[in-house]
Amino acid sequence: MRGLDDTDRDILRLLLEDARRPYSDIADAVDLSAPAVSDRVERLGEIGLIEGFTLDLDRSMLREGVPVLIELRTRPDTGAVADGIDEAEAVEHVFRTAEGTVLVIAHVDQRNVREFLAEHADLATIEEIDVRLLADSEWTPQLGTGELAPECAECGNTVTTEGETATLDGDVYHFCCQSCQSKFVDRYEELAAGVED
Amino acid sequence: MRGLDDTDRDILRLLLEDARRPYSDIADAVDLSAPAVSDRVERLGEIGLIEGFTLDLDRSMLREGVPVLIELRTRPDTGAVADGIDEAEAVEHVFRTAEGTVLVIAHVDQRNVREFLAEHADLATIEEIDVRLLADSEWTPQLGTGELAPECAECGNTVTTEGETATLDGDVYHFCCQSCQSKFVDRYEELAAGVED
DNA sequence: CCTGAAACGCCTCCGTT
DNA sequence: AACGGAGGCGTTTCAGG
Repeated sequence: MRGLDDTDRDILRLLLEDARRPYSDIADAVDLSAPAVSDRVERLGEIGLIEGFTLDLDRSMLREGVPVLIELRTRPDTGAVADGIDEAEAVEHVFRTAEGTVLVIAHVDQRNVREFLAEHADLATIEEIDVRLLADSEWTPQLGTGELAPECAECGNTVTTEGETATLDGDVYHFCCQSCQSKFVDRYEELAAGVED
Repeated sequence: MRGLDDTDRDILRLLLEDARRPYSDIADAVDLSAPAVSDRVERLGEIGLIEGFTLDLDRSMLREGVPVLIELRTRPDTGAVADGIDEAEAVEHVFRTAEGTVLVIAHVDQRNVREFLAEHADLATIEEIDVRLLADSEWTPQLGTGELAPECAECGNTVTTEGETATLDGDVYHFCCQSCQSKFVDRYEELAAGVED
């Protein structure tokens, strides 16, 4: 495993601006060959930094109900509530704060928020609901000067430049060291063997 | 001007999933030819619905400070404050509610939020600041069954399926009817003539 | 507004350094 | 890791309905 270098960051920045830009153009810009860019983009996808290529839409042009901000205070069951709501259509963002508030950005009929919530979450776990109309929202896709910081799948530590990787059933896992990797893989294989019995 | 039809929505949905998907693949899926898909995508870009092609990144893998939610209550000067903050690096989202609260999702050092704000907004206009750590955030790019709803550049009404379009200095404007269009264009040309004098 | 053919350009696989 | 060439697609332009 390698960290992000300046070339990776340049490639990301260029793709952030236009994800359909030809790799050969990017190659010129970062002084590399097109195959090299292709390889790097693939690697950035494999490690999970690039989750995909998508569109930046002007959602204000789509009238799918009123944009609202829903703020929920839940009993300490936040994760499940947040996940359930994220499944719903018309939901664009779900933010979960450290102290247990869930913020939802969605397009719904404001008078039906309660109904909407009832369909996707257990109302009993929700202590407080606050709904506000959104006047405006901006999204700024950009890249800081950040370093790459995946977590070790075994011990949770930050994986540095010299970590290990394993692919199990198509999923990629990162490890801070060889021992964490073998420990994890052994346990995984034991589990897989158990299923077959 | 045409509204969105089902084919447009299918194309958008496919591109949201993978913006680098070949137009020929999309063409197969929606039963059209590749050039027709290309034309439609271009049109969706021209009317401003597609703002661009971009990446979906796992920002938790980039350590650029701590993800925080900043909530601001401002004197009724919300727009300027929101715009100023959106300029800042490390800011991902700015939401503005109807009643004047600004919500900012950013990666900053939590102890320096005040400093951070001072650099990008006039502190005198901010009455209240609330900062919360973010534990988790989900983004689900999706499309409702929404119709296309641009506004008439002249009167502000919603432009229906039979509106007009004009291109002035490379920018595309939409109008609900011919009279709005000619009114706008005349005024524009008068203005342009004034500048030359 | 669409199709179909054809020209052009882009991506990726491979052998090599 | 990256380059360069070659093959195979993908995109776009153009003529025609």
